[in-house]
Amino acid sequence: MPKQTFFNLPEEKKEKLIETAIDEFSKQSFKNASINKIAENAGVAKGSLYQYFEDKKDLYKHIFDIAGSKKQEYLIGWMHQLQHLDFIEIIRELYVKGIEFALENPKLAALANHFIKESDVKFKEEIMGVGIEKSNLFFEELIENAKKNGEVSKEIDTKVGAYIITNLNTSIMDYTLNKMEYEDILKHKEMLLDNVDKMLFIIRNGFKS
Amino acid sequence: MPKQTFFNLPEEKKEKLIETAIDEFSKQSFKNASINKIAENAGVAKGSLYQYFEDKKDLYKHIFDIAGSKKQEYLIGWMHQLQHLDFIEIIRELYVKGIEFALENPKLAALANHFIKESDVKFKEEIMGVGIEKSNLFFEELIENAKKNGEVSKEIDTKVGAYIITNLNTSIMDYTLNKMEYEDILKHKEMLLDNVDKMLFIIRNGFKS
Amino acid sequence: MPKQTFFNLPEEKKEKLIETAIDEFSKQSFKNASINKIAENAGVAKGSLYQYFEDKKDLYKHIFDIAGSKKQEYLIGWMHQLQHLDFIEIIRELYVKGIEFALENPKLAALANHFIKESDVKFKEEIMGVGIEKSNLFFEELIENAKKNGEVSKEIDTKVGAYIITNLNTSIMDYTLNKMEYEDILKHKEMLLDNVDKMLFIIRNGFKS
Amino acid sequence: MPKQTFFNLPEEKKEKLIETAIDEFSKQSFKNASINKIAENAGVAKGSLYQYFEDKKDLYKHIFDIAGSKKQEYLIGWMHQLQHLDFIEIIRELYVKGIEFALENPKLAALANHFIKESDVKFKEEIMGVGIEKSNLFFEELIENAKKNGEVSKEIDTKVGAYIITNLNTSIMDYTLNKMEYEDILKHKEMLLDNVDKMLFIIRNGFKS
DNA sequence: GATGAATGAGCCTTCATTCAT
DNA sequence: CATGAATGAAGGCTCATTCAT
Repeated sequence: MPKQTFFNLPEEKKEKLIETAIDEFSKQSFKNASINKIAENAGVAKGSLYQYFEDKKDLYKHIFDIAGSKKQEYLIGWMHQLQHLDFIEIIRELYVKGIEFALENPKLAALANHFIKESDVKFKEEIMGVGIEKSNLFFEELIENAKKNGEVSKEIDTKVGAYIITNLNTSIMDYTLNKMEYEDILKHKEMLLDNVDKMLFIIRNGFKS
Repeated sequence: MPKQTFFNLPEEKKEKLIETAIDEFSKQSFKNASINKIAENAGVAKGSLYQYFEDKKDLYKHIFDIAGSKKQEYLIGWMHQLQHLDFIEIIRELYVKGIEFALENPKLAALANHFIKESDVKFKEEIMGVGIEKSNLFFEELIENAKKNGEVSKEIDTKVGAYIITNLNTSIMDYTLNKMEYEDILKHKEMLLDNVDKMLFIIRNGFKS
Repeated sequence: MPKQTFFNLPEEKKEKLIETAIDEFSKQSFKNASINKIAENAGVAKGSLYQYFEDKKDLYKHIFDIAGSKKQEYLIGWMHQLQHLDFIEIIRELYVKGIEFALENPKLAALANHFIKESDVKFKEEIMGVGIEKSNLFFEELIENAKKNGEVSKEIDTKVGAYIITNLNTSIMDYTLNKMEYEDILKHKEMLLDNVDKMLFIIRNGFKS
Repeated sequence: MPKQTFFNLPEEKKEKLIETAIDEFSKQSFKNASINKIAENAGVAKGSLYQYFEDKKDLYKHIFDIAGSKKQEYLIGWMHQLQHLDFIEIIRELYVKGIEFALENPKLAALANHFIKESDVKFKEEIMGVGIEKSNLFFEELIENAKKNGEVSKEIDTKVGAYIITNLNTSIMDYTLNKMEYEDILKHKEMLLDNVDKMLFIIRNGFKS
């Protein structure tokens, strides 16, 4: 958690700093990202960073939380409609929203993508806090409900099903970000959505009873 | 590509060096792996490394190729039996062999896993050379053939299908390696195989016509 | 000397600050002690410290004086009984009181111990002011008187005698503080006193006429 | 232990480096001594130091060992004469040799003096290895023997006696080094020796039977 | 009178690579 | 062909002090 000193900063400076940090952490893994560069690019003395944050990890955690909040914000308006959608539609919406978020916030998405790839499990837990299994839990509940509705076969293993859906989601993000250099975002998005639908076609069959 | 000087080395020295490099690259990402440590642990002069290899990347590429060869070697005896197996069985065998390979060669598997997670696309292409799409191609052909046999629905998009199967494969590797600390490998393997079958149950349904 | 602003502070704040400073200076040498940490732990703005004190040294000096006063306070009630004691008894009491003081005020004792070990002589003089020779003077007078009483041999060099007694005193303090981690303080104290008596046995013989 | 690379260095460079390190460590405690300054003053790249030594502590340990060897070398020629000397004479010789050594090698003596004052006990043990109690043991044996000869009273506690002698020794070193700025070393030495004799007068009485 | 943001030098350590021998 | 000494930039982090508000 940032120190109070950080929150006292003028809005402009705070933003500049966060933006710079997002930039750095979106380009590099946690370990390879450089506090020095962040300080320099943000036009802030190296020592100052340590007045705002405990250490590198603290800064990262904060940036990571921001990314999470932004995504949550992005999803929140849409969450209440879930009840009207069936199993596959929900997943589709999730994948699509994920892509849209990544297209609109490529750096945040890249940041998250880097995080997912970190291999140090303890580090990941430290950063995420409890929430690390939330995503899986969400999908597990989704599948359980769909089983009750008869949308999903009862022969499906819930945990493994959730695992598949989660992994395909991150794969999509990966794919999306790698292709992002294309400037023709619109056409690009169409293509991505097209692939999502093709993927969902398989998933639907895979899970249906 | 290593310089000629490397190939002229006595077998023993070559092996020691490669083993040490594998060890280092299996523990760290490319950037974080340390040439210094490799030289030291291999008992080789730092300067010598640069007489055997152009630079760090060259060494890595060589190590990476070796890992690839080892895996290929591992699969090769089994490849000719493919014709007797149906679509899902082939995939199953591939996943299972992958797990077995990882259990038997954890360092090589970890090395490959680290590579997959590298985010610098250009770097990845540079390392893999053409082969980067080979894996996908294999699965695409597999799917195409299965479509002809009627094992797989013609409505399935081949590329997307291959993409799914590939990604699930790497997910399995990741999962396997993270759980590897368990000492009770046998039980562990059973559990992994169990999950593979549950996963394949979904995939089979997803692809079948 | 603290600035007037410091003395104007509410008692509570003053005490908190001093307590925190004692804590820090008891754990570290002057140079390694951190003004930053003192400010933080005392809940005082860093800038404020510089409004209360000239600089780090000024703060230290004040803390050091306090430690001295506390010890003096500790001894003062006992001082008037000196006349009834003979030479060795006085020294014994001084050693014992020192040990007791250290056991009851371990931080102050540690602080003093750190100070004694400082190697920068100028620094020490600056901190102690005139008082640096007071301790020696006290022992010198003691010896002189004991010489007159016939308790101490006239062949003893007074200054050297005082030097020995002083140094053994600090050695005892050092020893006491290093052993302080033991929780069984009572037994620990017994052992210390036992050693003091063994030491005094030697001293008595050494000085007696 | 320094790395092999250090021992391979040309004699001149090695010496320059060691001399510089001695200089730094004689002026500062271990913690406050600066690797940066050593590198700079020795005209060596910062990185090079780490080719020669594992880390700061490794360098320090080496310097410390050198100081120990030098002192041992200094004493060794004299050690075999011990048998002809009585208890007090041996101690006197030891004190005197210590003073002479300090006068001739003030930096080494200062280095040792700094070490003695380190408060981190684990650090001290790490640096000294087993030898940490050797000095005390030497004096204990000395006392035991003197007891048998009748030179020392059997009522004296051996350990406490050794402790006193050791502590007075370090006190003398401290005193010697602090006065060292005087240029008139000869007169200075006379004065020191005079004090030693006065001190020994007391010790002799203190221990004798 | 109080605040705390800002600073830049300094700390120890690791790094990939070069090059004279 | 092998060696390993040399390098200087970069890494994260701490520090005592200043000064505008």
